[in-house]
Amino acid sequence: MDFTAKDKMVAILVNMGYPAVDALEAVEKCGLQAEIMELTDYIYAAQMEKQHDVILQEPAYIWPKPPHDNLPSRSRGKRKFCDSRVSLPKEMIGFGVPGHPRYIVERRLPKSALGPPYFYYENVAYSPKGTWETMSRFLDEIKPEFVDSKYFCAAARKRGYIHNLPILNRFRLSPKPPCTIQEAFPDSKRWWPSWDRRTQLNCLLTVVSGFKLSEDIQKRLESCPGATPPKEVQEYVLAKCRKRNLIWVGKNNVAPLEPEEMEMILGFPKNHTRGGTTRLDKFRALGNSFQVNTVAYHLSVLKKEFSYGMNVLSLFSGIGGAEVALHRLGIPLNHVVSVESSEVNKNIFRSWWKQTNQRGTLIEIGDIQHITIDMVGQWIKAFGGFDLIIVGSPCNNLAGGNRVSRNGLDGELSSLFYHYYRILHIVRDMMGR
DNA sequence: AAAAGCATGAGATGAAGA
DNA sequence: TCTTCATCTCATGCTTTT
Repeated sequence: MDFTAKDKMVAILVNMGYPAVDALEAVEKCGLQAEIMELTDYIYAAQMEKQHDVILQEPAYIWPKPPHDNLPSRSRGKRKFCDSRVSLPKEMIGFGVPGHPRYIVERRLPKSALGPPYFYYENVAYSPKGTWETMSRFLDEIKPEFVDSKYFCAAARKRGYIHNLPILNRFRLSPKPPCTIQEAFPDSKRWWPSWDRRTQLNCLLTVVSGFKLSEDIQKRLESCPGATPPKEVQEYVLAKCRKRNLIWVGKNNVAPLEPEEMEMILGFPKNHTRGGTTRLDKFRALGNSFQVNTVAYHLSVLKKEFSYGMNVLSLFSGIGGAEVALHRLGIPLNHVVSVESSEVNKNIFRSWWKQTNQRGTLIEIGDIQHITIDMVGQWIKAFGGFDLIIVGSPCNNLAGGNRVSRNGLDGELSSLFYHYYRILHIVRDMMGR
């Protein structure tokens, strides 16, 4: 290499005001044939890139080390399935539901998953492929417990739960809520046609159908001669009723559920969502909520240990399904940190907190992304630690009803799951885990 | 400006059968 | 093992009304 030529070019660049290190790098990368202009461009681009790297590396959060990305283990021979694939059971009864007991001899939890704190995570069962595998991977490889709330109330609600709770000696809330449409809506019996054999409703969603569909159905039925409509009409009406979760409220007249009826089915107190909200807000809040009886059944195992109360970190609290469940179990809420971004939901929850005369302290946080290590440290210092972290992270990008942005766990809202992972590890670290 | 009304399938799964 | 068929889903975004 011609050292003289190289030194000369570096010297020119240094004279132009560029750092010697950058000048040397530029000459070496671009070669001796390069023009001065080309070299200065290179240095400029390299400097910008470095700056960019610095900006990117600035840690907005300190993320815990992600779990090892297990490759699917393939068996020898023709078997193509991988062992890590989560399969959804046909009957979603998890570790057992009332009436369908199923005895688990042993449930193995990895050491890293053992409490305290206990954690309880929930999301929709029918998520895009691979979603539950990823969630499990981030949550100590615990396999989700899939449970359909149709065993606890009059509507289906297929959800997966990843938790480290004990599962023996669960008990359910009393009184037992109505588990069939007929029990839940006795008044509808007199309008219910014999050819509609539904006994339970489908999943309660965040939107309900409008008046137009009911009108259309009524017209079709009334244009039929005779007592019972022909098969085609029956099937058409039934399909609509199933899809839009309609019940019979008059002669040939179907209607969607009212917010108060959804509250009842989901196990909330009457008028829980009353406080100053629009109809749309109520449907959205309820459609996104826990089914209280189901969650309470799982949390019931904590009653003995925490009969004097517990400290709860509640992420994505919504309208407070978790807190309502604990309250109805008779577990006092000593300290609750509730993270919820919707003002409407916060109002509903605060209103419940006052109405039930809670004596514990409530700390409200709007955005989970604003939670820092220092904040968690202050909470733990103030009241000792958390006994339970309870989370139902956004399902918007996972739910089957989303036709626009069902793009999985990395979607805009559903990716907030990773903040739960982040915070869970902060809490564990601070509690000496 | 806010609330309500309304149209918009894909994707996954399981059952049944070829 | 491969089709078909039936079923169901914590929703979004545009339009209309209040």
